[in-house]
Amino acid sequence: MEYKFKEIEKRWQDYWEENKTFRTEDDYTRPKFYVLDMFPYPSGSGLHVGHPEGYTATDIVARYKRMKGFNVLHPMGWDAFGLPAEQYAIETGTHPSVTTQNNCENFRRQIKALGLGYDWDREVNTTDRGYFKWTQWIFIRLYNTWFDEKQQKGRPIEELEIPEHISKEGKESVQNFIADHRLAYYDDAQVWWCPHCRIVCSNEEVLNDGTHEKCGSLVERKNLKQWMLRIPHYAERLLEGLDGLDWPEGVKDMQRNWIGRSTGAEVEFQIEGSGQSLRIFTTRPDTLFGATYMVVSPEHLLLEALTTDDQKDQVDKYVAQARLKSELDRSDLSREKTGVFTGSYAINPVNNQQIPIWVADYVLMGYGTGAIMAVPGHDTRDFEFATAFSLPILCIMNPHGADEELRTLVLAGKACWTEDGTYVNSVHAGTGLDINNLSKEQGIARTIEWLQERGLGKSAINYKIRDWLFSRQRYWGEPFPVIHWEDGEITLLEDADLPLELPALERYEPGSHGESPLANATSWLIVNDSKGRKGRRETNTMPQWAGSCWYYLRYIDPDNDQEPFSKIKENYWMPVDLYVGGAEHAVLHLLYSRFWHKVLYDLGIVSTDEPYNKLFNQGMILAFAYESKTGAKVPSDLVEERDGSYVHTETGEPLNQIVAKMSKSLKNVVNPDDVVAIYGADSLRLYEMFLGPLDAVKPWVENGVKGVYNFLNRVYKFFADPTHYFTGDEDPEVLKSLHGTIKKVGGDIEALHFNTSISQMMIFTNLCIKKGKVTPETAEAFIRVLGPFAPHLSEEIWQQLKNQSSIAEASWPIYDESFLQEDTHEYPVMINGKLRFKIVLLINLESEEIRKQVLQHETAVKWTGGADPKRFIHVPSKIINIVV
RNA sequence: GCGGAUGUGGCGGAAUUGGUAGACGCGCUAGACUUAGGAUCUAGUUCCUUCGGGAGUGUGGGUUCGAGUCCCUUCAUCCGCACCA
Repeated sequence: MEYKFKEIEKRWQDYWEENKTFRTEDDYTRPKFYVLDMFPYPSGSGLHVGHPEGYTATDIVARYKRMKGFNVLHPMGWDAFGLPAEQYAIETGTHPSVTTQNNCENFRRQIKALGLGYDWDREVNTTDRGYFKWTQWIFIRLYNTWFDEKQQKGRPIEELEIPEHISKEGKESVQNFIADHRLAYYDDAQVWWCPHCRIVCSNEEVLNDGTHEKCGSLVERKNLKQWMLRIPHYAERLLEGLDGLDWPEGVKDMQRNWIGRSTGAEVEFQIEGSGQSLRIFTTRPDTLFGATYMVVSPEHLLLEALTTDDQKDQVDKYVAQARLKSELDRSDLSREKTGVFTGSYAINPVNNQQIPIWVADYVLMGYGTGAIMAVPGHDTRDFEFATAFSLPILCIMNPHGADEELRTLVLAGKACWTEDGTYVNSVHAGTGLDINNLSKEQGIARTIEWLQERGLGKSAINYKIRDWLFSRQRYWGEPFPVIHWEDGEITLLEDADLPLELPALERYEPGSHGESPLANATSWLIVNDSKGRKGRRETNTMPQWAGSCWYYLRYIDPDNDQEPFSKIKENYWMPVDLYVGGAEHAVLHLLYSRFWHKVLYDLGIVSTDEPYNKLFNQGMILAFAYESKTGAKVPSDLVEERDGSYVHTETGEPLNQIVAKMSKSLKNVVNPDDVVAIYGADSLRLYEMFLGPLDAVKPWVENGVKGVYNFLNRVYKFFADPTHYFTGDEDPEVLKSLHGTIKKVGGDIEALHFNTSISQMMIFTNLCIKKGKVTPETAEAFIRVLGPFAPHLSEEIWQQLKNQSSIAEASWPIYDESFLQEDTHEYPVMINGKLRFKIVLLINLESEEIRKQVLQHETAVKWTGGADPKRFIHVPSKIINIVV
């Protein structure tokens, strides 16, 4: 009765493949459940143990839901455009599609070896012409859509009303006006350029220290013509949509933070001695009385006009330095404030005070208006700057809750107070504004009202999110269905001309100055229209995010060549009920695809406003690593264990065991293929789930696999052996445990608590082994519960129990609550809050009778001395507590 | 600095509404079976103990008959964002 997992797993994987056990039909009469994994980039190194974690979790849910009668969609595919294949092509000349195909095959083989029940007839690949045709089709939709602010809705570009003064100016103005409203537009953009990869990076791909996240080189600023998507138009919708989603709070917050909404006001400051004004954004218009100077960013358009002749040299020098700094010293963390006086003054509208205008790089051009009013009394950055350059500091807020020493300093303008307080110095007879004695909310409201009455400002909302840079100077991506004509006109291909495929190339190197390799494909590149006009195809390609923005929709109808997906099918399957993947996509992929989805929704192409109903992030799987006392990392193959501590094999130096990310340099990477070879796929699946809560970060412990392997062995040896069966009435204890297990495991799967459901199955198995014999009915029910977790082993035993069809098609057993009810309960009895003894009592006993029986117990008498206790607490079916 | 999360045995981790802290597994200890075992099975395993008990869920306090769970305080670790006006 040996557990031959290799044989068993091979047999059932072949069976599933031949019988298409996991094929999903579009049966609209049944309730649907769409469970989705974040599809992988098929890298050359294959799966790591992190992949099967999420995949196993969704597989268990999918199998369980199927057994519960749902029509389940559980597909897999490949996010296959991307740099590594292109890099490999540059090095070897191998076409990326060849590399991609090989990698996909390897991934598919590995995934099938884990017994994951995907419907392979629905496999998608973002690099297939039948797939990216529709990615291009969606791009055309984005191009032909504008966002109606009033309706908060994307609308077809034909419905955009052209204002009269624009149409009067002629065709070109009209075209420009339309272009300014399209969700996709082509324009000069200052972009991040990675000189190493020779590629443009999106803001999201540049790390804090100014390096490219992919290669670690410092990026540079560069001006290039680029495709951009106006995602900020959807900021409000993307923000609102989050509220109704069953997502981890952390992910929602990250998205909110990324969108970065803040409310406040825009205020115009007149520049003294010029007709111009300087506009600023502030979240605290109520602190206008405390604005003692202004600052513009070094890139501000008005800077030149503001700079007086006297200050020109200094300002020019500063701006040049700032530019250099933004390219080289971004990692410089010493945040000392620098800046230069422009020579100009503005008038503070609330008190007609003359205040100096400075230029400083702590003001960012990319946020708000690129200019600020500085309130050094109540803003730490402004305070720092004012102190450094001896600018006046005015307190307008008497601090709440500050000690007297601090209060005195704040009132004297010698310390900064950023919390709430009572307004002081916030009235001016000349301008008529008085907010003294108002609350913060009233102060803000009153000031905005005052500004609006005088046309000096208005309430405003600002977002951090910026237009999405949507093109890359790369070969291995979706080509844009775009032609740039010699007269400057831009046209998009007709739907009927899609897909636009990539040309064959000899060489895949990008140009050194931002030219895509596609620029070398002359015969592909140049086009002529019927009138002989010459045009050039767009040579940029779309970023890798494009394909993953909508893949969940293609699974619904993967072979459709008439439309991206059928409307009826989409209506049935959407939204995704459960989406599982890593937290690294918390912002980018999830925000981008929500954006696309909302546009498609506005255009009536999809039926839901949001794509993913419930999102779950699996925690990363780490591994043990070793470091010396100095913190130097030591590869695992140079470590040995002696008497419970770890030492360096060569030097004998004592080492500490730490937990770290798996990495080649630490030699602690676990390959799922190796685990499958030693313990089998069911053991790997079970261990990945038993390791800990799905969302927790947890280390891989080799010995733990043995634990679950042992469990499966015990299951096999017990349930696959007919001598362990008897016919007749099942032991009540087994029956109770079985029904408890069915209930517990079902509930745990719904809650994604797989670790505790495995514990429960272990408890049940241990009981059965202890009892020695069970009925076949008990075995059948238990094996169905185990099925989603260890499908190969379960199929094997299921078949031995004389079942003809796959266990995947069996129904989930129904538990009977009556087996779970007890007529007696073993009460823990606590005396003064400490457990002293236990007593078995009938559940339906009168409370007087319970009191009597408990107090008669010898241990109770010992503590009470026979006297009546002060209190006697009886919680039915829970606990008894006696206070003496 | 801001936001999110997490602190429980030697280790991974359990503990619906406050109600037996340490389930389940690893490891360890002892025993059985074995030529042998890093196989399998059985028993034990939070710590201290004068064997009556006592202490115990990062720290300190509070509410309660009763707190890992609720409230306040504080420390540590991880993740994300960060000169965002």
